[in-house]
Amino acid sequence: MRIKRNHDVAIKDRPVTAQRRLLLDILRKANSHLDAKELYQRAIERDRHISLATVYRNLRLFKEMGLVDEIRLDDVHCYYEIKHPAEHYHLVCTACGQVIEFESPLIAKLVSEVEHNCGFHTSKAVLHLEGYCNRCKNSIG
Amino acid sequence: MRIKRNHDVAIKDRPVTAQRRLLLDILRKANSHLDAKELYQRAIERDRHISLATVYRNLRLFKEMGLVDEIRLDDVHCYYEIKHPAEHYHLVCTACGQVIEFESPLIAKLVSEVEHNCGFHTSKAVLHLEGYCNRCKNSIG
DNA sequence: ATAGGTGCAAATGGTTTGCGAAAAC
DNA sequence: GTTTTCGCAAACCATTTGCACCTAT
Repeated sequence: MRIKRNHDVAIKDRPVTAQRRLLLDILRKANSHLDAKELYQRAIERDRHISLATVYRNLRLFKEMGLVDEIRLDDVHCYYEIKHPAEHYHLVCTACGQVIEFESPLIAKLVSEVEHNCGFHTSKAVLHLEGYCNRCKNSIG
Repeated sequence: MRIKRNHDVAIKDRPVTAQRRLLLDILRKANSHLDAKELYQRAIERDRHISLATVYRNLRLFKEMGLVDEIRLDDVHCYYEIKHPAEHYHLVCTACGQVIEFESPLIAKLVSEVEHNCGFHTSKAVLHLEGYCNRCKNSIG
């Protein structure tokens, strides 16, 4: 592979393979959060021979490089998304499965309060709310 | 089994078995959060024949009955604790593994802010902070 | 008596890994 | 030419399940 694309620079000090370019492209264009299998299924439409192992290996790599965020929204599997410049968290509708992003200055406030009270140094906050989105709340009851 | 103990009442509408009594007793006396395997290992010291399947089945039952809380503090497995009267969340030290409980009125504030802004109805908040506890922060750097 | 629980071993399902072939550098 | 990745199949590990037997009610 010769031609450099937008996100090739993102993969620094590592070989730029067609598979990596493909996976990053799918993640970039996805406006939702994908799990490994979903990513794999979208990938295989463009590259018949890509393997699930490659998807997992590269998701791990992307995560280690800080390119993608890994979020565990349920007990079953992880979801991946291109790292946003702005920190955000998620609402998960347990009725329709919709995932909504949100952010709030209260989170930073909470973290610094806890750090102050407990002498704890926070490197990562795991946070999401489960419940019913506006639509499901009204229709299901 | 005939003799009723403290927590037998907790298991309502379900047979009170020796295994259930044992598991609840271990969970009660544990001052830390146990995963299924740890619980199983403590249980097998008192009942040589208890099986891991029974541990999992009853943890699920206890969870459904609202007797225990299931928390996923890492990607590998879940931890279980007897349900506290007071809502609380956890700090996880990624250096020493220590788990510290905390609570803050900011969490309720955050939830109601999000509900107001997004029209979301929250049934459960998943929250924990990862980082370094006071000791590790100072000793490791 | 009978509904429900238990132990065992096998299955499940997401994720990881060993290995020889292939591609990137 | 050397280093890294890939595809495949097998391994892994937490959790679940089918089944024959046992226990609480």
